[in-house]
This record gives sequence, structure tokens and C-alpha cells, in this order.
Amino acid sequence: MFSKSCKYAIRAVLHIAAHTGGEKKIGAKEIAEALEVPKSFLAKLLQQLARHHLISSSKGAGGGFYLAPENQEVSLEDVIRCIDGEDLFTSCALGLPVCSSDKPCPLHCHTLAFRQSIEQMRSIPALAREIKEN
Amino acid sequence: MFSKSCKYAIRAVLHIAAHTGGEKKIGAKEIAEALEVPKSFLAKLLQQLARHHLISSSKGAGGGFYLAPENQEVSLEDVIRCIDGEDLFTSCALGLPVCSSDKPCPLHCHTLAFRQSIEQMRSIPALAREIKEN
DNA sequence: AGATAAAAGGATATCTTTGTCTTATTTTTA
DNA sequence: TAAAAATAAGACAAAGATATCCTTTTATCT
Ligand code: FES
Ligand code: FES
Repeated sequence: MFSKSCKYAIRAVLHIAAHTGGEKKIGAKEIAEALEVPKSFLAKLLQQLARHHLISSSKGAGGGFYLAPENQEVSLEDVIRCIDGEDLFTSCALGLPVCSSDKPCPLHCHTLAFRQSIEQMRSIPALAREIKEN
Repeated sequence: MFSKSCKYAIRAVLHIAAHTGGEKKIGAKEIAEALEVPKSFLAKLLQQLARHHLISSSKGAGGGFYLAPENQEVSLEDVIRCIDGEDLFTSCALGLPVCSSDKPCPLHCHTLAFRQSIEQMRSIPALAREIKEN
């Protein structure tokens, strides 16, 4: 489904959304401990997300990762595309050269439905709020 | 989504269903050429499927792979489980230790829907017939 | 019986993903 | 200004997935 990298990244972004806000930031170390994932590995993923402006970061003492106002609309799809690429959304699930409703493979309609259900999910901050409420 | 192995295996089984029947069998070499996948690699996958009785094989000249009567109800789910294991059907998409509707991750209901849509698909031979009709 | 064809199985090579470690760079604080 | 804290970046290691090659076993045909 998703690569391990992508799973880590999604969970990390949700964690950032849930535990930062205003001036508050959270360090890579703290996130890694909370999610129980390898710190250095996660750090690279966070850097990649930051380079693509899906999350924000600030260096130095008291720095860390956070969601700036311009990150409030970041979606799960954005994170997936950033880490795993667009394959999940565009490639045929069976590896056929093209994926299209013109000449669909037996899995096409099922993958299409799944794709769309992910694309229609709400923003990361909205998802994080939902989790908190439960 | 699926491993490359699993994609090869699914396509191969569909190909077998479409191109064999009665006494007719098809060799690994022929399948590999038709699907444009590495022959020796595919052969191992077919052996694995045969060991688990999802497909049938016979050795020697004129031998090959085919679907015996007892293979007629083989499903896509069977093939996926045989090659990739049961993770797609039981593990949390985000890698959380347990996947359950009790404490669902934000992706849970979406993955659940996808799982069920795959589980409810028809048998491999039925899918192969559908393809032929189009 | 011998030759041939095909699956079965094992050993090995290559590539990708995942994980670790070390060093630089930037920022805050004393 | 110096020390400390944190991200950024790069080199390297380990594990897993993918791919190739070679030998063995089994069945068929002449
Ligand atoms: S054609 Fe296979 S998933 Fe679209
Ligand atoms: S809990 Fe994450 S997919 Fe079920």
C-alpha cells in the first residue's frame, strides 16, 4: 500500500498537527520517540516534507517542525505524493503500462474508488482534530 | 499497493485462466513472453502458487500450468495472500500495531472499503471471461 | 532406452528500501 | 562571544525485493 517511509511521514505530520500550534514547535527526536520510529530516518522524511513546503521547520535551539498558516491545507494526498510519488494515484495496480478507464484492468474500478476516497479526505489539521475528539 | 511479484502473479494467473482449458496447458516461458516479465522470476511465483494449490502444473514435455477443476474458485484474494501475505487485508495502512474499527486510524474506513471490494471480487476464471468479452 | 521438454529447486547477483552514524549549519541563550 | 540545541546533509551499512543462472527431477516422444 504505502512504503514504510510514507507511513512514518503521514503519522509524523498528523502528530505535528496535533501537538503544535501558535508558536509551539516539536523536534524530530520527540516525534520519533512518540511514534517509535528511527529518529535519523524520520528526520530525512521531515526534511523532504519541509523542502516541498508541506510542513515548516526552524533550526537552532527551540526550533523544530510545525504547521505554518500556509500549511493548514496540506492533505494526505500531498504527503503521499511527496514521499512515494504519484504512482498510487496514476499507475495501474497490476503494473500495466497505462491505467485508464478506456482499457481497464480487473482492478481498475476498485483502485479508482480507493484513490478518490483518499483524494477527498480532509486536510491534515482537520484529521488531527478528529482524532483528538475521539 | 502490491509488490511487483504480486502484480506478475495476478497477471499470470489471469493469463492462464484465459489461455488454457480442458487439456490445454501453457508453459512458464510462453506466459513470461506474453506478459513481458522475467521468465525465471515468474517461474518461481508460479511454483509458489502451485505449491499452495491455487494453480496446477505438470512437468515434462507438453507440460505447463493450468487451472484444474479444483482451481476454478481461486480468487484474487487467494493469489494476493499467497504472494504478498495477509498484510493488505489485516495490517493498518499507517503501520500502527493493530488495525481495528475500535481505534481506527484516519485511513481505516477507506482501507476497509478497499479490502472488502477486493474480497468480493469474483473468481479468477470469471474475471478472465469478463476481459475476453470486452 | 535415449533424447527432449518442461517444471522444481538452489545459488548468486543486483537494486531498492530502510536504517545508522557523522559532520556541517543555523539559531538561541547564557 | 562561546556553548548548546536543533535542523540539514552526506556517507555508509543492513535488509529485502527483484532478477539471473545453473542443476535436478519428471514426463513425453521417437
Ligand atoms: S488499469 Fe489497472 S488500475 Fe487502472
Ligand atoms: S487502523 Fe489503520 S487501517 Fe485500520
